[in-house]
Amino acid sequence: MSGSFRRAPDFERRSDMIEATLDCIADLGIEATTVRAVAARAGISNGLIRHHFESKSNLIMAAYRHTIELMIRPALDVVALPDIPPHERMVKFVTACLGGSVAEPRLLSVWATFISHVRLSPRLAQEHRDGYLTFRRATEQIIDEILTADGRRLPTGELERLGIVVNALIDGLWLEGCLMEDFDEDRLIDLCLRAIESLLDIKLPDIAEIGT
Amino acid sequence: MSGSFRRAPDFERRSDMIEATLDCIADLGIEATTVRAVAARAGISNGLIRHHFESKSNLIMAAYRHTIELMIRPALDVVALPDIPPHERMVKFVTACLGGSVAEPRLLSVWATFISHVRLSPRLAQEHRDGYLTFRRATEQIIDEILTADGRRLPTGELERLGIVVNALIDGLWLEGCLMEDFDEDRLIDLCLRAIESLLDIKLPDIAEIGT
DNA sequence: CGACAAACTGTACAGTTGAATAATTATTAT
DNA sequence: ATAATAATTATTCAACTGTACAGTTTGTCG
Repeated sequence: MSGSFRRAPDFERRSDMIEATLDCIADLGIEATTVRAVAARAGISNGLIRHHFESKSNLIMAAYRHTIELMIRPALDVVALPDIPPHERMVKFVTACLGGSVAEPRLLSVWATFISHVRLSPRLAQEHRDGYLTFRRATEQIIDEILTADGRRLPTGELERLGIVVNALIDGLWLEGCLMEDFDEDRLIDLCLRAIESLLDIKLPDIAEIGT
Repeated sequence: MSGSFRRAPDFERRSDMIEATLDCIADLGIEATTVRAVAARAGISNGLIRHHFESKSNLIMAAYRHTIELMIRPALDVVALPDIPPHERMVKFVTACLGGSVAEPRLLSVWATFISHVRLSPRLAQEHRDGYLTFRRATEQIIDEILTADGRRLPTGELERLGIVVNALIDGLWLEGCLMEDFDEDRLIDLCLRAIESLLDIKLPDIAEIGT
């Protein structure tokens, strides 16, 4: 009666389970994301989950870490690009934040699920805080580069202020874009860039002028 | 063995249950928000919930409608204020969006829980969409009043664009403010107002200059 | 080959879930 | 007072939950 199975490398199995977990959260909601539902979606038996993750909550936490990674990785990659004009970097940064896989409603569902639990789990709260601050510092860094290139200097505290504001703008537009599917992705990015031009009093290059 | 009880008016009982539901969602998470947990928090027996709400999902939906109301009511009240200078209205509007009970982390937890389910329930999605559009139109209206008072006219589509952007800014700052408790509420409001000044190229009155 | 470690399955268990229902109680109308 | 009404409780039920664990299968190393 016992079907045959395949022994997968540890990392691969864990990845599969994490993916299946995110699938369940997005498609069924966290309240229906049971060990059995995840196992079924990953094509494994339920017992295997506790073999790789000591408990269900460990699996959920691992899934959250993976989600943060999915969300900020594209943007952080832009920050790490070497030898690129600062204004152009900002355009790519915004594009990475509001476009591609980051902008999918699926991801928003998962993100919202975790955000709703930040108050309940100190571990989750810390994980979120780290991600948020990393992101904000990245934003500040790009802003600083741009203003320096333009030969401008900011009063103390102004850079932080602009970082917070630009960050909020990006977050807000990301939310709206994910929730209202009729928003065109390119339009959203253009909207964001023009707003940033106003906020920082700068001129950014057109998206068309920039290569991939 | 049966304890004595009080017969409450229908509306009062329903309100109690809805409040208890929001308490549970915020303090325990939606996955632990069971009929029994809600009943215990409302100080009633579990059977009573199905007597007032036909099913658990009806209760949850009612709780969501109440949450939307909690979130946008203060801001909509500002929009409805008669005989108030447009610039001042904007200041009050932002204050209503980012301050008071709206800015409490509890509310964010509940909001995030519902947002995470928008993809799963067309009813929920419609409810959200209505609330969002109402909110954005309110924002647009105030912006329009301000620019008109300043004797400026916008090209077609620009008002919508500014509405989306200002809305996103408010949403993003609300998020950050709720999640990072060390953000001072007044500072957040000031930050938002200064950003709106840049975005709309206007001058807003100081908060100090305005009465309650 | 053969044996050994561990990845993997399937089932069992105690506790919990939403829902249904019978029994009880407070309130209102008469 | 008393009967009628419906709000409320308490219990029951089948289905499901996370976890534990005994047993099966697989790949690897000598």
